[in-house]
Amino acid sequence: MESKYIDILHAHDLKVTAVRVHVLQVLMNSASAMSHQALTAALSDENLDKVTLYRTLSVFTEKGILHKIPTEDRNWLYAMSPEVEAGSHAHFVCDVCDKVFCFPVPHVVNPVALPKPGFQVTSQEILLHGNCPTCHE
Amino acid sequence: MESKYIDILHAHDLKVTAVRVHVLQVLMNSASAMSHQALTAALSDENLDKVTLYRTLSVFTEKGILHKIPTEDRNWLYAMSPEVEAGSHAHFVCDVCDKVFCFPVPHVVNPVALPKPGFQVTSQEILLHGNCPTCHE
DNA sequence: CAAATCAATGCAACTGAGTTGCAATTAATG
DNA sequence: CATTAATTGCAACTCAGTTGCATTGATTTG
Repeated sequence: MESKYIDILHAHDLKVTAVRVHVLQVLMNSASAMSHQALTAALSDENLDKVTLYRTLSVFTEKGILHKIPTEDRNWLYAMSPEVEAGSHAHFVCDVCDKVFCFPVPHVVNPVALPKPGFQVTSQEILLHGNCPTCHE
Repeated sequence: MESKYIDILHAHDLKVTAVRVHVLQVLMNSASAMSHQALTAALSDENLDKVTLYRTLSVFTEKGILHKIPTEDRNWLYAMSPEVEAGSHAHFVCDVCDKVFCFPVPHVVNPVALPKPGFQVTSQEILLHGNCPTCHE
């Protein structure tokens, strides 16, 4: 029994456990980034300890499988890391439903803003606000 | 006795109190954005209650005097709002000292990235990483 | 396949940033 | 100055996230 979830875990020297596979399953099938709370809800069938989920997310983040996005209201959203680290990585926040979506940005994007002299820019992140397809009015 | 701090408070229908003036003083003279913790340290001389500072920051933010910036390590930094809301507003995070600096970005900046169709972009934020002048190597 | 090993899990107790309620204080106003 | 309404400070609380530890379970090896 081989799945892409198990492959990912193997590739990062992580033991294959039910919790880890399910977390990957949920996140890889989610269009938007998810919070600890949202993941708890999505995994409510199994009786999953909150600590285990915290530790799972933190291990995945350390290994680079996930990246975490700090939000306005001071918690974290988790999303799969872009496989190819080509160019920048943009986040889109829907102002209606507050969901966060990730976009690989074509490397074409030129350094957006060069601040005052003395500041050396090594990377840039882009945060877009607006309406997601579901919340189009 | 008229100062620019008092003017700002008047302009936003806020009573002039020692705490508020001092918070404005510290933030307007700081090159980088500051956390609640950093402000507490900077204002340590007066015996300032943490709740009062939380409330001061929150009132200032609601009034638009300050804006708050969520950071990687999940707390908030506060900085004066750009007076003129012309164009975007960029944040520069120093990867060495973790300080955050604000830059008004000339409105010229064209929509950086247009994601998949169906997503309607209304505004964009830009986050730059690199070395600040002090941490140049 | 069974035993050994070491990491992952679950539980309970803890931590600490941020909040709430309320009484005491203080700024604005006439 | 006296009045009024907002601000402050204190104490108690909340709750997301963490820590310690005993138990469980996945992997490895013979």
